[in-house]
Amino acid sequence: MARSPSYNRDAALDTALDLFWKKGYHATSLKDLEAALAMKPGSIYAAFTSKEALYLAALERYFTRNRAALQTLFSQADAPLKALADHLRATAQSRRPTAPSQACMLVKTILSATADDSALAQAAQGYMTEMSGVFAAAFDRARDLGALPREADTARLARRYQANLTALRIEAESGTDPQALADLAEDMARDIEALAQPA
Amino acid sequence: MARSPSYNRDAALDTALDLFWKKGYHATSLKDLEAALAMKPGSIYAAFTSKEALYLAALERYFTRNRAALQTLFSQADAPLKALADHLRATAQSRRPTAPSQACMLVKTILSATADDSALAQAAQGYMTEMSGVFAAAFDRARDLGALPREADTARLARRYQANLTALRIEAESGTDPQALADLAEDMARDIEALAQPA
DNA sequence: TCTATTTTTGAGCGATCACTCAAATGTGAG
DNA sequence: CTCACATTTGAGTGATCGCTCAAAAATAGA
Repeated sequence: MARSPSYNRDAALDTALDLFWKKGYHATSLKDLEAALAMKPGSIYAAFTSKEALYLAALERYFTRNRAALQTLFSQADAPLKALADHLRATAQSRRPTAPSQACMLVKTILSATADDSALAQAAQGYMTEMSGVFAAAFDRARDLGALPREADTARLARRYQANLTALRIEAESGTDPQALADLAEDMARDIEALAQPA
Repeated sequence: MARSPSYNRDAALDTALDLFWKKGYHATSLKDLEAALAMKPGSIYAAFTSKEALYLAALERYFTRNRAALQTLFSQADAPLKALADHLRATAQSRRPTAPSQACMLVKTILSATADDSALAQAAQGYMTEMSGVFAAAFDRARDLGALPREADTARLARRYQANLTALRIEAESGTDPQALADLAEDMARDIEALAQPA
Protein backbone atom coordinates (compact mmCIF):
# COMPACT_ATOMS: atom_id res chain seq x y z
CA MET A 1 0.00 0.00 0.00
CA ALA A 2 2.61 2.53 -1.01
CA ARG A 3 5.00 3.43 -3.74
CA SER A 4 8.54 2.19 -3.25
CA PRO A 5 11.61 4.35 -3.95
CA SER A 6 12.85 4.17 -7.52
CA TYR A 7 16.47 4.97 -6.73
CA ASN A 8 19.13 2.90 -5.02
CA ARG A 9 20.24 4.78 -1.94
CA ASP A 10 23.72 3.27 -1.85
CA ALA A 11 24.32 3.87 -5.53
CA ALA A 12 23.11 7.45 -5.19
CA LEU A 13 25.45 8.01 -2.26
CA ASP A 14 28.35 6.59 -4.25
CA THR A 15 27.61 8.97 -7.09
CA ALA A 16 27.32 11.94 -4.73
CA LEU A 17 30.55 10.87 -3.08
CA ASP A 18 32.37 10.89 -6.41
CA LEU A 19 31.12 14.37 -7.22
CA PHE A 20 31.82 15.86 -3.79
CA TRP A 21 35.24 14.25 -3.66
CA LYS A 22 36.16 15.65 -7.04
CA LYS A 23 34.73 19.17 -6.81
CA GLY A 24 34.51 19.82 -3.10
CA TYR A 25 31.53 20.97 -1.08
CA HIS A 26 31.28 24.58 -2.16
CA ALA A 27 31.91 24.03 -5.85
CA THR A 28 29.32 21.25 -6.12
CA SER A 29 25.89 22.68 -6.86
CA LEU A 30 22.49 21.10 -6.51
CA LYS A 31 22.24 21.24 -10.29
CA ASP A 32 25.38 19.09 -10.48
CA LEU A 33 23.92 16.62 -8.03
CA GLU A 34 20.56 16.50 -9.82
CA ALA A 35 22.32 15.59 -13.05
CA ALA A 36 24.66 13.05 -11.48
CA LEU A 37 22.03 11.34 -9.36
CA ALA A 38 19.31 11.61 -12.02
CA MET A 39 16.99 12.86 -9.32
CA LYS A 40 14.87 15.99 -9.14
CA PRO A 41 15.54 18.41 -6.31
CA GLY A 42 12.45 17.33 -4.39
CA SER A 43 13.55 13.71 -4.39
CA ILE A 44 17.03 14.60 -3.25
CA TYR A 45 15.69 16.60 -0.33
CA ALA A 46 13.16 13.92 0.55
CA ALA A 47 15.94 11.35 0.64
CA PHE A 48 18.83 13.31 2.13
CA THR A 49 17.36 16.36 3.90
CA SER A 50 19.92 18.92 2.70
CA LYS A 51 23.09 19.39 0.72
CA GLU A 52 25.09 19.39 3.94
CA ALA A 53 23.45 16.18 5.21
CA LEU A 54 24.09 14.53 1.85
CA TYR A 55 27.75 15.50 2.06
CA LEU A 56 27.98 14.10 5.57
CA ALA A 57 26.38 10.85 4.46
CA ALA A 58 28.78 10.59 1.53
CA LEU A 59 31.72 11.36 3.78
CA GLU A 60 30.70 8.66 6.23
CA ARG A 61 30.54 6.23 3.33
CA TYR A 62 34.01 7.25 2.23
CA PHE A 63 35.35 6.73 5.72
CA THR A 64 33.64 3.41 6.35
CA ARG A 65 34.92 2.01 3.10
CA ASN A 66 38.48 3.18 3.63
CA ARG A 67 38.64 1.96 7.19
CA ALA A 68 37.39 -1.47 6.19
CA ALA A 69 39.92 -1.76 3.37
CA LEU A 70 42.86 -0.78 5.55
CA GLN A 71 41.74 -2.89 8.49
CA THR A 72 41.69 -6.04 6.39
CA LEU A 73 44.96 -5.04 4.74
CA PHE A 74 46.75 -4.68 8.05
CA SER A 75 45.03 -7.25 10.22
CA GLN A 76 45.69 -10.10 7.81
CA ALA A 77 49.32 -9.28 7.17
CA ASP A 78 52.00 -11.54 8.64
CA ALA A 79 54.33 -8.57 8.85
CA PRO A 80 52.38 -5.43 9.73
CA LEU A 81 55.34 -3.10 9.25
CA LYS A 82 55.88 -4.46 5.76
CA ALA A 83 52.18 -4.03 5.03
CA LEU A 84 52.26 -0.44 6.23
CA ALA A 85 55.34 0.29 4.15
CA ASP A 86 53.91 -1.39 1.08
CA HIS A 87 50.69 0.56 1.40
CA LEU A 88 52.72 3.76 1.02
CA ARG A 89 54.46 2.34 -2.05
CA ALA A 90 51.15 1.24 -3.54
CA THR A 91 49.63 4.66 -2.92
CA ALA A 92 52.43 6.27 -4.90
CA GLN A 93 52.12 3.73 -7.71
CA SER A 94 48.37 3.79 -8.08
CA ARG A 95 47.75 5.81 -11.17
CA ARG A 96 44.00 5.84 -10.77
CA PRO A 97 42.76 8.32 -13.35
CA THR A 98 39.27 7.05 -12.55
CA ALA A 99 39.36 8.18 -8.94
CA PRO A 100 37.77 11.57 -8.28
CA SER A 101 40.95 12.78 -6.61
CA GLN A 102 44.28 11.44 -5.44
CA ALA A 103 43.96 13.43 -2.23
CA CYS A 104 42.13 12.15 0.81
CA MET A 105 38.55 13.40 0.98
CA LEU A 106 38.82 13.86 4.74
CA VAL A 107 41.77 16.19 4.25
CA LYS A 108 40.03 18.06 1.45
CA THR A 109 37.02 18.49 3.71
CA ILE A 110 39.05 19.84 6.60
CA LEU A 111 40.98 22.28 4.43
CA SER A 112 38.00 23.67 2.58
CA ALA A 113 35.56 23.99 5.47
CA THR A 114 34.68 27.47 6.66
CA ALA A 115 33.11 28.63 9.90
CA ASP A 116 29.70 28.04 8.32
CA ASP A 117 30.56 24.43 7.50
CA SER A 118 32.21 23.55 10.78
CA ALA A 119 30.06 20.44 11.07
CA LEU A 120 31.78 19.04 7.99
CA ALA A 121 35.23 19.71 9.36
CA GLN A 122 34.34 18.22 12.73
CA ALA A 123 33.07 15.03 11.13
CA ALA A 124 36.18 14.73 8.99
CA GLN A 125 38.43 15.33 11.99
CA GLY A 126 36.68 12.59 13.90
CA TYR A 127 37.16 10.19 11.03
CA MET A 128 40.82 11.14 10.80
CA THR A 129 41.24 10.28 14.44
CA GLU A 130 39.60 6.92 13.85
CA MET A 131 41.88 6.23 10.91
CA SER A 132 44.83 7.04 13.10
CA GLY A 133 43.53 4.36 15.43
CA VAL A 134 43.58 1.84 12.59
CA PHE A 135 47.23 2.63 11.94
CA ALA A 136 48.00 2.44 15.65
CA ALA A 137 46.39 -0.99 15.75
CA ALA A 138 48.70 -2.13 12.98
CA PHE A 139 51.72 -0.86 14.90
CA ASP A 140 50.33 -2.56 18.02
CA ARG A 141 50.21 -5.80 16.14
CA ALA A 142 53.77 -5.33 14.96
CA ARG A 143 54.81 -4.76 18.55
CA ASP A 144 52.90 -7.83 19.76
CA LEU A 145 54.59 -9.89 17.06
CA GLY A 146 57.96 -8.73 18.30
CA ALA A 147 58.80 -6.51 15.33
CA LEU A 148 58.75 -3.41 17.51
CA PRO A 149 60.18 -2.90 20.98
CA ARG A 150 57.73 -3.33 23.86
CA GLU A 151 58.00 0.33 24.74
CA ALA A 152 57.23 1.61 21.22
CA ASP A 153 54.80 4.57 21.19
CA THR A 154 52.41 3.18 18.62
CA ALA A 155 50.01 6.12 18.72
CA ARG A 156 52.87 8.45 17.89
CA LEU A 157 54.08 6.18 15.12
CA ALA A 158 50.54 6.12 13.78
CA ARG A 159 50.33 9.89 13.64
CA ARG A 160 53.60 10.05 11.77
CA TYR A 161 52.38 7.42 9.39
CA GLN A 162 49.14 9.27 8.78
CA ALA A 163 51.05 12.49 8.15
CA ASN A 164 53.21 10.71 5.61
CA LEU A 165 50.23 9.21 3.85
CA THR A 166 48.41 12.54 3.76
CA ALA A 167 51.42 14.32 2.30
CA LEU A 168 52.02 11.58 -0.23
CA ARG A 169 48.48 11.78 -1.54
CA ILE A 170 48.66 15.55 -1.78
CA GLU A 171 51.86 15.23 -3.77
CA ALA A 172 50.07 12.80 -6.07
CA GLU A 173 47.23 15.28 -6.48
CA SER A 174 49.72 18.03 -7.27
CA GLY A 175 50.90 16.17 -10.32
CA THR A 176 54.40 15.45 -9.06
CA ASP A 177 56.19 13.27 -11.58
CA PRO A 178 55.82 9.52 -10.97
CA GLN A 179 59.48 8.87 -10.25
CA ALA A 180 59.75 11.59 -7.62
CA LEU A 181 56.50 10.35 -6.10
CA ALA A 182 57.80 6.79 -5.95
CA ASP A 183 61.05 8.01 -4.39
CA LEU A 184 59.14 9.92 -1.75
CA ALA A 185 57.04 6.87 -0.92
CA GLU A 186 60.16 4.73 -0.84
CA ASP A 187 61.83 7.06 1.65
CA MET A 188 58.78 6.92 3.88
CA ALA A 189 58.43 3.15 3.51
CA ARG A 190 62.09 2.52 4.38
CA ASP A 191 61.66 4.54 7.57
CA ILE A 192 58.84 2.26 8.62
CA GLU A 193 60.80 -0.87 7.81
CA ALA A 194 63.83 0.49 9.62
CA LEU A 195 61.80 0.39 12.83
CA ALA A 196 61.75 -3.38 12.71
CA GLN A 197 63.95 -5.31 15.08
CA PRO A 198 65.02 -8.89 14.30
CA ALA A 199 62.57 -11.53 15.45
CA MET B 1 45.94 66.09 -13.97
CA ALA B 2 43.94 63.20 -12.67
CA ARG B 3 42.44 61.73 -9.57
CA SER B 4 44.75 59.44 -7.64
CA PRO B 5 43.59 56.12 -6.17
CA SER B 6 42.23 56.34 -2.65
CA TYR B 7 43.14 52.81 -1.63
CA ASN B 8 46.51 51.24 -0.93
CA ARG B 9 47.01 48.42 -3.36
CA ASP B 10 49.34 46.42 -1.14
CA ALA B 11 47.12 46.79 1.90
CA ALA B 12 44.10 45.77 -0.15
CA LEU B 13 45.93 42.69 -1.41
CA ASP B 14 46.91 41.77 2.13
CA THR B 15 43.29 42.01 3.23
CA ALA B 16 42.11 39.94 0.29
CA LEU B 17 44.84 37.42 1.02
CA ASP B 18 43.64 37.02 4.59
CA LEU B 19 40.09 36.45 3.47
CA PHE B 20 40.92 34.03 0.66
CA TRP B 21 43.36 32.11 2.86
CA LYS B 22 40.75 31.72 5.58
CA LYS B 23 37.65 30.94 3.54
CA GLY B 24 39.02 29.59 0.29
CA TYR B 25 38.24 30.72 -3.23
CA HIS B 26 34.73 29.36 -3.67
CA ALA B 27 33.43 30.31 -0.24
CA THR B 28 34.66 33.90 -0.53
CA SER B 29 32.07 36.09 -2.22
CA LEU B 30 32.43 39.49 -3.80
CA LYS B 31 30.25 40.83 -1.00
CA ASP B 32 32.81 39.53 1.50
CA LEU B 33 35.60 41.21 -0.41
CA GLU B 34 33.71 44.49 -0.74
CA ALA B 35 33.24 44.60 3.01
CA ALA B 36 36.83 43.60 3.85
CA LEU B 37 38.47 45.90 1.31
CA ALA B 38 36.00 48.74 1.89
CA MET B 39 35.71 49.07 -1.85
CA LYS B 40 32.67 49.06 -4.12
CA PRO B 41 32.46 46.36 -6.77
CA GLY B 42 33.37 48.75 -9.57
CA SER B 43 36.58 49.78 -7.83
CA ILE B 44 37.56 46.20 -7.17
CA TYR B 45 37.12 45.29 -10.79
CA ALA B 46 38.92 48.42 -11.99
CA ALA B 47 41.85 47.53 -9.76
CA PHE B 48 42.00 43.76 -10.03
CA THR B 49 40.05 42.76 -13.15
CA SER B 50 38.20 39.77 -11.68
CA LYS B 51 37.78 37.64 -8.60
CA GLU B 52 40.11 35.06 -10.09
CA ALA B 53 42.79 37.63 -10.93
CA LEU B 54 42.53 39.05 -7.43
CA TYR B 55 43.02 35.59 -5.97
CA LEU B 56 46.05 35.02 -8.19
CA ALA B 57 47.52 38.35 -7.11
CA ALA B 58 46.95 37.52 -3.46
CA LEU B 59 48.45 34.07 -3.94
CA GLU B 60 51.53 35.53 -5.55
CA ARG B 61 51.88 37.85 -2.59
CA TYR B 62 51.60 34.91 -0.21
CA PHE B 63 54.26 33.02 -2.11
CA THR B 64 56.68 35.92 -2.46
CA ARG B 65 56.49 36.69 1.22
CA ASN B 66 56.96 33.07 2.31
CA ARG B 67 59.83 32.47 -0.04
CA ALA B 68 61.64 35.56 1.17
CA ALA B 69 61.17 34.60 4.81
CA LEU B 70 62.48 31.08 4.32
CA GLN B 71 65.34 32.14 2.09
CA THR B 72 66.70 34.50 4.71
CA LEU B 73 66.08 31.92 7.40
CA PHE B 74 68.11 29.26 5.62
CA SER B 75 70.74 31.29 3.81
CA GLN B 76 71.92 33.03 6.98
CA ALA B 77 72.10 29.91 9.12
CA ASP B 78 75.49 28.52 10.07
CA ALA B 79 74.00 25.04 10.21
CA PRO B 80 71.38 24.67 7.48
CA LEU B 81 70.19 21.24 8.68
CA LYS B 82 69.61 22.63 12.15
CA ALA B 83 67.72 25.57 10.65
CA LEU B 84 65.54 23.22 8.60
CA ALA B 85 64.84 21.07 11.64
CA ASP B 86 64.10 24.05 13.85
CA HIS B 87 61.71 25.47 11.30
CA LEU B 88 59.63 22.31 11.65
CA ARG B 89 59.69 22.65 15.43
CA ALA B 90 58.73 26.31 15.22
CA THR B 91 55.87 25.52 12.86
CA ALA B 92 54.43 23.09 15.39
CA GLN B 93 54.87 25.56 18.24
CA SER B 94 53.45 28.60 16.54
CA ARG B 95 50.04 29.01 18.02
CA ARG B 96 49.03 31.83 15.72
CA PRO B 97 45.34 32.32 16.34
CA THR B 98 45.64 35.49 14.29
CA ALA B 99 46.67 33.70 11.12
CA PRO B 100 43.84 32.98 8.70
CA SER B 101 44.75 29.30 8.65
CA GLN B 102 47.49 27.01 9.90
CA ALA B 103 47.51 25.20 6.58
CA CYS B 104 49.54 26.36 3.62
CA MET B 105 47.51 28.48 1.21
CA LEU B 106 49.22 26.84 -1.76
CA VAL B 107 48.05 23.43 -0.58
CA LYS B 108 44.55 24.70 0.13
CA THR B 109 44.45 26.15 -3.37
CA ILE B 110 45.55 22.93 -5.01
CA LEU B 111 43.08 20.79 -3.07
CA SER B 112 40.07 23.02 -3.61
CA ALA B 113 40.58 23.87 -7.26
CA THR B 114 38.17 22.35 -9.77
CA ALA B 115 38.47 21.95 -13.51
CA ASP B 116 37.04 25.46 -13.87
CA ASP B 117 39.73 26.94 -11.64
CA SER B 118 42.67 25.05 -13.08
CA ALA B 119 44.59 28.31 -13.45
CA LEU B 120 44.61 28.67 -9.66
CA ALA B 121 45.90 25.14 -9.15
CA GLN B 122 48.56 25.57 -11.80
CA ALA B 123 49.83 28.76 -10.20
CA ALA B 124 49.92 27.13 -6.78
CA GLN B 125 51.74 24.10 -8.16
CA GLY B 126 54.35 26.32 -9.73
CA TYR B 127 54.89 28.10 -6.44
CA MET B 128 55.17 24.78 -4.63
CA THR B 129 57.91 23.75 -7.03
CA GLU B 130 59.74 27.00 -6.36
CA MET B 131 59.45 26.48 -2.62
CA SER B 132 60.89 23.03 -3.07
CA GLY B 133 63.82 24.73 -4.75
CA VAL B 134 64.35 26.90 -1.69
CA PHE B 135 64.52 23.81 0.49
CA ALA B 136 66.86 22.13 -1.97
CA ALA B 137 69.13 25.17 -1.82
CA ALA B 138 69.29 24.81 1.95
CA PHE B 139 70.25 21.15 1.61
CA ASP B 140 72.78 22.16 -1.06
CA ARG B 141 74.33 24.56 1.39
CA ALA B 142 74.45 21.85 4.04
CA ARG B 143 76.23 19.61 1.57
CA ASP B 144 78.68 22.33 0.57
CA LEU B 145 79.43 22.94 4.25
CA GLY B 146 80.22 19.26 4.67
CA ALA B 147 77.17 18.39 6.75
CA LEU B 148 75.83 16.11 4.03
CA PRO B 149 77.71 13.59 1.88
CA ARG B 150 78.79 14.87 -1.55
CA GLU B 151 76.44 12.44 -3.27
CA ALA B 152 73.35 13.50 -1.28
CA ASP B 153 70.23 13.87 -3.46
CA THR B 154 69.23 17.31 -2.23
CA ALA B 155 66.20 17.63 -4.51
CA ARG B 156 64.84 14.40 -3.09
CA LEU B 157 65.55 15.51 0.46
CA ALA B 158 63.77 18.77 -0.33
CA ARG B 159 60.64 17.01 -1.53
CA ARG B 160 60.58 14.92 1.61
CA TYR B 161 61.03 18.03 3.70
CA GLN B 162 58.21 19.80 1.90
CA ALA B 163 55.95 16.80 2.37
CA ASN B 164 56.70 16.82 6.09
CA LEU B 165 56.02 20.53 6.39
CA THR B 166 52.77 20.24 4.46
CA ALA B 167 51.53 17.39 6.62
CA LEU B 168 52.57 19.16 9.80
CA ARG B 169 50.60 22.27 8.91
CA ILE B 170 47.55 20.22 8.01
CA GLU B 171 47.77 18.48 11.38
CA ALA B 172 47.91 21.90 13.01
CA GLU B 173 44.84 22.98 11.07
CA SER B 174 43.05 19.79 12.13
CA GLY B 175 43.30 20.81 15.75
CA THR B 176 45.62 18.01 16.82
CA ASP B 177 46.60 18.56 20.43
CA PRO B 178 49.76 20.62 20.94
CA GLN B 179 51.80 17.84 22.50
CA ALA B 180 51.12 15.37 19.70
CA LEU B 181 51.88 18.09 17.18
CA ALA B 182 55.18 18.90 18.87
CA ASP B 183 56.05 15.19 18.96
CA LEU B 184 55.33 14.88 15.26
CA ALA B 185 57.51 17.87 14.47
CA GLU B 186 60.24 16.51 16.72
CA ASP B 187 60.21 13.18 14.89
CA MET B 188 60.54 14.96 11.56
CA ALA B 189 63.22 17.32 12.87
CA ARG B 190 65.33 14.48 14.28
CA ASP B 191 65.26 12.76 10.91
CA ILE B 192 66.73 15.86 9.32
CA GLU B 193 69.40 16.21 11.97
CA ALA B 194 70.23 12.51 11.71
CA LEU B 195 71.35 13.15 8.15
CA ALA B 196 74.25 15.23 9.40
CA GLN B 197 77.71 13.74 9.26
CA PRO B 198 80.46 15.01 11.60
CA ALA B 199 82.40 17.97 10.23
C1' DT C 1 39.38 78.70 -11.51
C1' DC C 2 38.77 75.69 -15.33
C1' DT C 3 39.19 71.37 -17.51
C1' DA C 4 41.00 66.96 -18.87
C1' DT C 5 41.53 62.71 -16.78
C1' DT C 6 40.95 59.25 -13.46
C1' DT C 7 38.63 56.97 -9.78
C1' DT C 8 34.55 55.91 -7.19
C1' DT C 9 29.91 54.98 -6.88
C1' DG C 10 26.00 51.73 -6.41
C1' DA C 11 21.85 50.35 -8.68
C1' DG C 12 21.08 46.63 -11.05
C1' DC C 13 22.26 43.00 -14.79
C1' DG C 14 21.24 37.91 -15.97
C1' DA C 15 22.56 33.67 -13.97
C1' DT C 16 22.70 30.65 -10.47
C1' DC C 17 22.30 29.42 -5.58
C1' DA C 18 19.96 26.02 -2.09
C1' DC C 19 15.57 24.74 -1.47
C1' DT C 20 10.04 24.13 -1.38
C1' DC C 21 5.53 22.25 -2.17
C1' DA C 22 1.20 21.32 -4.42
C1' DA C 23 0.12 18.32 -7.82
C1' DA C 24 1.00 14.13 -10.50
C1' DT C 25 2.39 9.46 -10.45
C1' DG C 26 3.12 4.79 -9.06
C1' DT C 27 2.12 0.75 -6.05
C1' DG C 28 0.91 -2.88 -2.84
C1' DA C 29 -2.74 -4.41 0.37
C1' DG C 30 -7.55 -5.44 0.47
C1' DC D 1 -10.10 -2.93 -9.44
C1' DT D 2 -9.81 0.42 -5.75
C1' DC D 3 -7.65 3.50 -3.00
C1' DA D 4 -4.67 4.95 0.83
C1' DC D 5 -0.21 6.30 0.88
C1' DA D 6 4.63 6.92 -0.49
C1' DT D 7 7.48 8.87 -4.01
C1' DT D 8 8.47 11.89 -7.88
C1' DT D 9 7.91 15.89 -10.35
C1' DG D 10 9.58 20.55 -11.78
C1' DA D 11 8.13 25.19 -11.86
C1' DG D 12 9.18 28.53 -8.93
C1' DT D 13 10.78 30.76 -4.25
C1' DG D 14 13.77 34.70 -2.50
C1' DA D 15 18.56 35.29 -1.96
C1' DT D 16 22.89 35.66 -3.65
C1' DC D 17 26.33 34.95 -7.27
C1' DG D 18 30.14 37.55 -10.16
C1' DC D 19 30.11 41.46 -12.61
C1' DT D 20 28.92 46.02 -15.50
C1' DC D 21 28.59 50.78 -16.62
C1' DA D 22 26.76 55.39 -16.86
C1' DA D 23 26.97 58.97 -13.86
C1' DA D 24 29.11 61.53 -9.98
C1' DA D 25 33.15 62.98 -7.52
C1' DA D 26 37.90 64.16 -7.01
C1' DT D 27 42.37 65.82 -8.45
C1' DA D 28 46.54 67.71 -10.80
C1' DG D 29 48.18 70.67 -14.45
C1' DA D 30 47.13 74.87 -17.20
